[in-house]
Amino acid sequence: MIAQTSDFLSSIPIFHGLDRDELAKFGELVRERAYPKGSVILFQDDPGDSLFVLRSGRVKVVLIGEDGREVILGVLESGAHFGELALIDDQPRSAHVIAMEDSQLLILRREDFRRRVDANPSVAWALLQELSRRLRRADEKIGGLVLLDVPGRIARLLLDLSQESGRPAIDKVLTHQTIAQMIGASRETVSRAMKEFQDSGLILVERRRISIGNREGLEKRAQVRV
Amino acid sequence: MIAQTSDFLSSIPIFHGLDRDELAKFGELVRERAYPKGSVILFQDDPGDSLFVLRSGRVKVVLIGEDGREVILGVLESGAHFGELALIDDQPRSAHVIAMEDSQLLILRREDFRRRVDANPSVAWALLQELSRRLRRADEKIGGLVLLDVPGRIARLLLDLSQESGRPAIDKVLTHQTIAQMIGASRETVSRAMKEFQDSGLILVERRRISIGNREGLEKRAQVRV
DNA sequence: TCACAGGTGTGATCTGCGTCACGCTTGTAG
DNA sequence: CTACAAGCGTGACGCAGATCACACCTGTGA
Repeated sequence: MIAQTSDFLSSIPIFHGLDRDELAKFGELVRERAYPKGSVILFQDDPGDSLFVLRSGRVKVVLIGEDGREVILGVLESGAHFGELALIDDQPRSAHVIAMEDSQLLILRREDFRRRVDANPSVAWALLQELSRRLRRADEKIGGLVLLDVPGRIARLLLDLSQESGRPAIDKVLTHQTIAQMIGASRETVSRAMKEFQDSGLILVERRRISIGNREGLEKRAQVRV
Repeated sequence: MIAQTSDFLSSIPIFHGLDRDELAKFGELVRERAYPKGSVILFQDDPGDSLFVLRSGRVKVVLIGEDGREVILGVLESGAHFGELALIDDQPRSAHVIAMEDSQLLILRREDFRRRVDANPSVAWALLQELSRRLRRADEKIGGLVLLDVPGRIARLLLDLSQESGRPAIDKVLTHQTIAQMIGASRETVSRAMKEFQDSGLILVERRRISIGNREGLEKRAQVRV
């Protein structure tokens, strides 16, 4: 069991630099916990002292307005981790994290994490790379929200997702509602735009699976309209 | 001259952990360069191999759409640094950086920077904290763009800026145009909203200086309208 | 002291998209 | 097989805010 856990950990970039012994130590320090679909794993503004690694399932990172509207900052899948920020800067959680499916999580406490980071600079380096990646994405997202119209943002999202999967298709199953919350639009507008994309052959939708029909065309949509 | 430079560096969080010797070494490694107002310090998509520290002046970090519209991701002042991302992950520059005033910059090359980071873990830690801070800000900005209307975003920006200055006033001189580009709105809409704020006593504008007249009121504006 | 550039104030229009209000489809639990 | 919950498609309507088009104001360099 512990062996399995440390194998899993070793597949995660921020733990790559660790040798067998260290991985084993980590394996002993983590707790494992299940969260049913819909449960809140952590609350925005709470003080945080744990790092989470998603072992199975799917979670969303969201901001929620007082009126209840949700903005999805990210959807994470197996192997992803979250909650590091609070460990790094001792600030409260910056967003809610909610299980979109039944999920299994590994939990690591701040002190254990910090000790390991200090002891192994390559972990710090990997973390820096991960934060850089997220920062770039966040800035791109800001640019998209300001410069692109809704179809443009959808096109960009689809291109991103297909790139992520390495194939001209999107693996994640996303409802229109979810897409809408990811790009800051209403479900109805997303429905209409997706219909448009289908009709013009830019994408193919079959049985809850989306594939890119015409990358060129989509990319054009993802440009600023002049 | 070098002594001055290392004194200046020591005032910057990511260099705090360094002792006199190390600071002196850094002081020798940096080049200093002047950029006139309006000049582009670095271009998005260029490969990057330098870290910049702003010694005097003011710069903006911007994304530019093909139609020429600018989105301002941030305005930096003396003591701020930028360009680390490309040093960390070897990716191209994520945005343009343009001098808003005549500015003096210290430039540090990738290899010099990396060596120092590796040699001194506290630098890595400070960097992690800085990136965390930026990531939180970026996520907040995304939330604001989706959840708030234009007056709300302006109110939030003003509150942020006054917090930054530590006083109920804003030191930075910002044109309506600049504010508009920071919050993703048009100059005209910003003008009208600011007028509104003045008329209702939320802010006081006197001679290119803005101060908060009624924090409570502004904060209310910065909430999601139900 | 003129003139010119950069910034602001304000009206008039136009439009993308949010919101409301449905009805239809599909998966799944009883 | 039935019914109920989730998700999707589509029309109608209204409005926040972009855009266009000026007039005005203030600093500063010739």
